[in-house]
This record gives sequence, C-alpha cells and structure tokens, in this order.
Amino acid sequence: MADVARLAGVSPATVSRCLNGSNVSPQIKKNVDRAIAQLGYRPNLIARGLRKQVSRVWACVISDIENQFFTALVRGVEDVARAADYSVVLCNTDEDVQREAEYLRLIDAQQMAGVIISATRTDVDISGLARAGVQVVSVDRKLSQPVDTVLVNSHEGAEVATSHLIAMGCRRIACITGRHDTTTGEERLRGYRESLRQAGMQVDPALERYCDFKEEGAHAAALELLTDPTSRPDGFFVANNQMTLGVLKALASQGLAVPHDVAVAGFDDLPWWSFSHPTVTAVSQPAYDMGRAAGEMLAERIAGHQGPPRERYFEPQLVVRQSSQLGTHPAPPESAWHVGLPAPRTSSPLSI
Amino acid sequence: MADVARLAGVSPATVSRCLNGSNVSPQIKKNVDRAIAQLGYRPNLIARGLRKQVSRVWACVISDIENQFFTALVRGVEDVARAADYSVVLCNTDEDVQREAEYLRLIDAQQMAGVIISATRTDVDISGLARAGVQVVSVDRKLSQPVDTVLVNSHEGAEVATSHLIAMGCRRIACITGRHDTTTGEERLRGYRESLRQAGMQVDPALERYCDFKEEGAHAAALELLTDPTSRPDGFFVANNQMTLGVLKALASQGLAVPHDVAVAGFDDLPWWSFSHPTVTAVSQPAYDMGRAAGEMLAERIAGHQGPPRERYFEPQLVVRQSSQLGTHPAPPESAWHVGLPAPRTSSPLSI
DNA sequence: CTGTTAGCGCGTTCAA
DNA sequence: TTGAACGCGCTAACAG
Repeated sequence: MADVARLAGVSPATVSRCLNGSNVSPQIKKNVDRAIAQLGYRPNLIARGLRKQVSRVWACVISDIENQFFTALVRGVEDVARAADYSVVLCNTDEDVQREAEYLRLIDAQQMAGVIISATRTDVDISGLARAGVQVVSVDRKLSQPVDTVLVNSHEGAEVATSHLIAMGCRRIACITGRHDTTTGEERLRGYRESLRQAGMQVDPALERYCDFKEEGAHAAALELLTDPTSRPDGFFVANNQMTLGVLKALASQGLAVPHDVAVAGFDDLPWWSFSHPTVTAVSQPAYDMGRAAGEMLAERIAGHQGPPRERYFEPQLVVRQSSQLGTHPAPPESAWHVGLPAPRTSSPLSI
Repeated sequence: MADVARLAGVSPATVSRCLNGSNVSPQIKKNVDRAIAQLGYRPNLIARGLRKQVSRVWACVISDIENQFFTALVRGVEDVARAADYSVVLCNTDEDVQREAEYLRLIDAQQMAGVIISATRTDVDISGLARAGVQVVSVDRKLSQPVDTVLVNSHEGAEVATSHLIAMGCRRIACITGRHDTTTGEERLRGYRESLRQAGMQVDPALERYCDFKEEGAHAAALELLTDPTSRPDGFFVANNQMTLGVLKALASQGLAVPHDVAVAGFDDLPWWSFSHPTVTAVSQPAYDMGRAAGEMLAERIAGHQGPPRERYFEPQLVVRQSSQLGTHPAPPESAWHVGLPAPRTSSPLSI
C-alpha cells in the first residue's frame, strides 16, 4: 500500500480511503486507482481484519459433505451470502466432534462474520464464537445454546412416514435413527414411537437402533436386526438418506426384496430415489430454502438485529414411492429410465 | 495475550514462546498454561497471520459441490491435510468464473498456505496466488500456468467408453462434452473422436455438443439432438456424471428406452449408477485417491519442494453396466434393490 | 479533503 | 532463559 501511495503521490491513508469509499477528490482517486492497477496491488485482508475486527466471510459448518441434503442447503446459503456481498467457506466435520471443534476455533480465531452450523451434537461449545462476536445460526439441528435456528419438523415427518408404513400393512417396524445427542436423531425416533402408539402398536426397544447418520452404521444395524428370522421387521423407518442406502443394501444382501418382503421409508429425499428400482419413499425437506432462510437470519444478526433467538420451521413432506408398498413387486418402469415418477399416492394398503 | 502475561507474571514475549514451543523454563510454562486456561485465551490467528505471513489453512476450490466426484476428492484432500495439521476450507465456484476469481482473491488476501483447485477454465489467473506465496495444485483439469497437477487420462477414458459403445453396436454416437476451455471437456471429446476414427466411422460435428458440465445444459443438448428423428443418435457418450443424468432424463422424456433404443455411457462413476434401472455404464475415476495425491503434492510444495511442475496421472476404468447394452431390455434385478451389481464385462456385443 | 499518528495482536529480533 | 522494542498492513482518530 505504501508503494501505491508513493506512486500516486499521496499518503497511505488516502489510498485506504479510496478503497473504502470515503470522500476523496476525483482526481486523486483516479491517480490512486491507476497506481493500484499498475502495481497489481491487492489489499491484505489479514491486516484489514486485524484492524477492523471483522471480515466479509461466513463459514458453513456441515456434518457430511457427501450428503446431498447438506450440499443443497449450502447452495441456499451461498446465494443469500453473495447477494449480501459475503463469501462462504465450507467446513466439513464428517460428524466428528473434534474436527468440528477445530473448525470452530479456526472460525473464531479468524473472526469471521458469521457461521451457519449443523452441529454434530446438541451441546457443541459455541462460547468461543460468541466471545469473538461471531454470529451463529443453527440449521437442521437444535443447539442447547440459544441461537437462531432453521429446522424441519422432524417429529411430524417421522410420524407421517411411520403411519404410512403402518397403513401399508407393516406390523413390525424398525427404526434406525441418528445419534441420541442430536435433536434430529431424537425427534425422529420420538415421532416414530408416537405413530406406533397411535396405531395401538407396541413400542419395542429391540427394534430401535442409534447410529451416526452414516451408511456403514445403518448397514450394520439393519443386518443385526435381520439376523433373527423369527422376529424379523417387515418395515424400516430410517432417519436420513445415507442410512437409508445402508439399510437397502443390507436388505438386498440378505436376499430380501423391497417392498415385497420388507418396506422402507426414510428421511431426506434424494434426486436418485425416483430413479432407483424400486423407487424410494422418503420424507422430503426443502434443503435449499432452509439454507436461504439460515443465510437471511445470519445477515440480519450481523446487521445488528437484536432480540431473542428465533426458530424457523419448515414442513416436511412425505413423497410416497415404491419402497413402502409392502407385499408388492413393483413393475419395472415403462421407460427404462423413468423421470420424476409421479408419486402413487392412491395405492391401496396391503395386509400381510 | 497481555492479560495472560500479567496473570502469569511474565512478558507477552514469553507467552508467545510458550505457544510456539521455544525454550521456556518448565515452571514458567506451567504458570502460563494455567493462565491461558483460566482466562480462556485463544491466540488471534489474524494477528499471527499478519506477523508470520502464513496460515495453517488450505483452500479447496471446486467447481460443483453437488457433484459427488468432487466431494469424494475433497475427502481425500481433507485426510491428508489433517495428517499434516492443516485445516481445509471449501470454496464452491459453481462453474462460475467470477465466483472463482473472488475466492482466489480471498485466498491470496488471507495468505492461506495452499490451494487445490479444479478450475472453471484452463487460463484461470493464479498470478495473485503466486505473488502471495500460496502454493497451487490443480486437480481434474490442467491449467495453462505451470503447476503440479493431478489428473486422470481423460482421452483414454473417453476412447475406451466410446469403443465400448461401438462394440455394443452403436453406429451413430453423440458426444456431450464440457466447456471447450477445460482440458477435460476437450480431451474427452478428442478421445471420442479418436475412437470413431479407429473404428472407421465418420466424425460428425453435428453430433457434438459443448455444455457446462451441468445437468440442465446436457438435457437441452440431448433434446436438440433427438428432435431430428431421421438422424437420431443410437448412442451417447457424456463427459461427466451430472450431464449423464440430464441425458438420461431427456431420453426418457422422448419415450426412448435405454438401452433398447439408445445406449449411454458417461464419464464419472456414481454410487447410484449401480442402483438405477437400468444400471449405468460409466468411466470410473479414483476421486478419493486423486484428492490424497493432490494433498500430498501440496504438502510437499509447502514444505519447500522445488523443481518443475509435476503431473500425476490416474487411470480411468470403464465399468460396464446395462445402459450401454444397445438393443436389450435388461431384466429387472433379482433382488428388488441390487447391491453393487458386478459389472457384466463379458457380455457379448449386439448388432443393430 | 488530506496527512500524520497510533494501534489492532502477535512473533521476532536484540540485549540483558 | 527472559524482557523490551519493533513492525507485519491496514484503518480510525485527530489535525491541518
């Protein structure tokens, strides 16, 4: 910057003012701009950050970059951030508490403007962020700390999906859910139980498994549930998309046909669920819109919005496809590759 | 830091030494550590960065966060980075040149230690990075600037896939490729052409389309190619996974059965390709290993490795599945959900 | 409107 | 081994 100032024949402070849009005489500004271009000068954001104690960067801390729910959500965040002239960097924790802690430390130490986080667990420590003045918005999962939060009604989604399985004729429904220290894992399990109770069915802990929201764990859990042939489940409600894939693989490996032998419904819709054979019934969440909402809340907080923590709920929507039609052998699609297959919502339940 | 020094009864310089592992008497170090814990002090990385001119952060600039090839690659990078005690932040350019430029500017202005980039185009400007001392490794696509690069042999992959389509009986193969200013887009097209020539077939520019590596563009391009029924292609070679999906959807929307009416083979394998109906033939790239390799090269450069730019090639592998078996109506899978379907590499070609 | 001065929080000289 | 002083590059305060 000193070089620019020298070349333009002004003081460094004036160069700074040009960069930050203060009042500068047009002629001088022109000279400075030329000097900047000539020298290829770029302001050092580190020094600026040190001085101003803020940056124009948001962090988006997500728990699984390979989960398309989160990548869609990120797109929503990015679009809002760009409109507000912020950059977004992504931090992938891979559901790992330690990695998450490291990233949060990086974020507060870098004094980023804000962070949107889907935390690995409810009681993640965000005190460092708060102290550094970093605004926090939680998405997908609630935190024990009071912060703005964007959610889907997990309880309701789980209830609707489980009720659907019951209506399809399932009488012994297993639940593969996420970590018990996440609100999504816990609420989806509670919705499942609630649905069973309302149908007058037994809640059997032997049919419930806590996993880590990943494919491998769910695969193992499903295999475990399937080893006892006398009490084999005839339906699975699974708490996210990655785990649903694990369950489907486990069923196939046991030679069980979906949905003829076992019905499956999962949380999180995926583009691919309508292209598989069978197509997969799932609870859809508006991931992109949730990302946008989180971005907007964050922008408001950074702009100085006061007031108590807010919660924004989005409604889940059950998309009924083939995997839940217990007892049926779905016909192969008419076209070899079927597009967006309209959900057969009118299909009649079958008893076993 | 001054507070810590005061509480520990030492100078700030001594605190700094404790943090950075210089020679400090054990007793003092103990006091300082306690003071740090008591005050919950965290070093300000901005100030440290300003002083040391380097950070322990890598950026991974990818062109499409929703593309599972890139997310798998990122995992490879992350694993290497963690082992070397670096953090990785992701920057999603969405194939947008301007967003890419903004991120690169952020990276050099933040003086990150290094960047791994899959650039939107060959001639992306990385001079700012070089000037700021940020090491660069290119993945997936070559740059015109000389930097370490990790690639698969796109030309060969495209050739093998196209030859396979020819062997399956295709006589009029279209190619949907990426931007002409990317090496992947260009080389996959060249491999396709080469394969046609070797089979003594006509290279027809009317069958070639440049897109942006995204689903929508490929969908439109495929529809365009299908509008003329007299010269309709009987095979598609598609240059990446997102575009392959677009092509498949376009075919379905025209009532064309894959692979009975039209055969399809694409670049980039996806987990889902073995679960769809039909399953999809694809050129597989070792994305995770490529990420690891890129991370290792970057670490070496940061550690001071000199020498000319290196290129590390990985071999693509054609995974033959159903979508390329022209003229057939593949049987629905035995199990409703078929697992990892072994590739029927021995299937016999069919003539049309 | 512009220049001078000071300090953001740290690491690294130099002396002691 | 430790402390004092300096400066990384920038911007906010104050003078002019």
